[in-house]
Amino acid sequence: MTYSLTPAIQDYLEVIHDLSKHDSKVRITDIARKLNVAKSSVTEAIELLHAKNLVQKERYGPITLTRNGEREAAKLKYKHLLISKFLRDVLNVTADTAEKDACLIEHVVSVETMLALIQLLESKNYLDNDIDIEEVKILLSTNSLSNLAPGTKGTIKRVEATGELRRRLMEMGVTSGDDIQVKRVAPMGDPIEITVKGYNLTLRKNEAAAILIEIN
Amino acid sequence: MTYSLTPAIQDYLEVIHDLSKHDSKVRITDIARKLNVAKSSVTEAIELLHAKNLVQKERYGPITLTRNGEREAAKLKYKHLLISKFLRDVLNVTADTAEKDACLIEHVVSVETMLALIQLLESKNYLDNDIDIEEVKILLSTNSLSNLAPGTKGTIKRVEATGELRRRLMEMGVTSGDDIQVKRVAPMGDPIEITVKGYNLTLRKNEAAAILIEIN
DNA sequence: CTAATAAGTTAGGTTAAACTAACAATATTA
DNA sequence: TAATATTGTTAGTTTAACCTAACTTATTAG
Ligand SMILES: [Mn+2]
Ligand SMILES: [Mn+2]
Ligand SMILES: [Mn+2]
Ligand SMILES: [Mn+2]
Repeated sequence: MTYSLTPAIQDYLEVIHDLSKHDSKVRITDIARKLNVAKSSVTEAIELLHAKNLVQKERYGPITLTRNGEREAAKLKYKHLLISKFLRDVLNVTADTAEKDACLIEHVVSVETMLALIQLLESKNYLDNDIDIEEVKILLSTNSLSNLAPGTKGTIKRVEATGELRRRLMEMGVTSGDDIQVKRVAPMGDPIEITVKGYNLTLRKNEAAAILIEIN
Repeated sequence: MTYSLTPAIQDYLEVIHDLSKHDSKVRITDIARKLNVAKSSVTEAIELLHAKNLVQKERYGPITLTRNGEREAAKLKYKHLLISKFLRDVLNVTADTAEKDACLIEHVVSVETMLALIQLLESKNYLDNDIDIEEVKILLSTNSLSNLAPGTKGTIKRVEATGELRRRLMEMGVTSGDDIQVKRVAPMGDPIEITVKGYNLTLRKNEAAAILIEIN
């Protein structure tokens, strides 16, 4: 398992996300057409996304994003949208160029720059009111604990769990604001060993998936 | 021959340019250290740059940029500089992040966006007076005729030749403002067949290198 | 002026992301 | 329901960009 997504793979995620807004079932062929690649290339990419737990799919079946895939796709969508908006509204670049540039820059720009860009757009009142920009900031600056590499240090920003799972995590002492370090990750990403408040914990993947970390 | 440079290859060019400012001889080892890659990777990249007529080098000898390599490197240098300046001065991003982001964005940003960015920096008086920004605009929006793909259409922006060569080109009817189309390019990029003012011309590589085209 | 050190090259691999061509499974439609 | 069309997979290649290990050529220091 690698812990970062290449630009090419990110574009697959983005397209799947887009397609699933409109059509109920996302199919290999649709993705191939949208990205202008061969079907076989899509099959391969989907296998990779599946291995990273970003999509769900069985043989010959349709593709759906996992919780994690949804999150990563949403990050990309917002980066794209915000960069494109900046290019159009601040730099006055043509819509077509803005789209193309945004879809390339989104893969290489840092979180720090994205947050600064949001600040600029906010200060000029260029942001639509229908997006919760505070939520977007958190989305962009956090990662699910379930896809962090061993050794990563960070701070718990939020525990996105309810009911039994939330209670269990609270009991273990997993709370917002705590410093955390990923100790070890088993081959398939399950279980994950972490350190919080000096204690060593072992989490299942679904537990880790609910914990949002701000890497530092 | 391919007609575009990948981000990786562009970074090699940029580093060679940088190193040749300070040291008189640019060596494989220096480039390897700067880019954090193995010497053998540099050897390979240099071969590629040589095939594209961007660097000059003989076995075990030092590396120098060709006229064309110099031009491409300068483009990159200015893109880097301007994007980095924007990130620091307009977005107030830290110097370190600005450097890193600039060195990634420079490879994917369009000319249109770069020109718009320059306009923004100009309007805010953020540009140093020691750079001739009008020259930079021309640099960024043109390509040497010697590295355009067959089929490319454009306009002659400038003929950077003096003496005999200039006279010869003028005689053939190659003048600024003319529309041009690249018809055929021989295997090693020499000679190049073009159409200007309805006439078919055949140019040697060194002649074509002096002609700057704005692609349209 | 040799011997050690440094620099550069070559050979052989690996990984990601494409591709084409051939085939298998599923859906559609007559 | 059988034939046809569409969709998805598999196998085998290709290209770019890296790598390590082994080797060759140049440089430098005694
Ligand atoms: Mn993209
Ligand atoms: Mn995009
Ligand atoms: Mn760069
Ligand atoms: Mn750079």
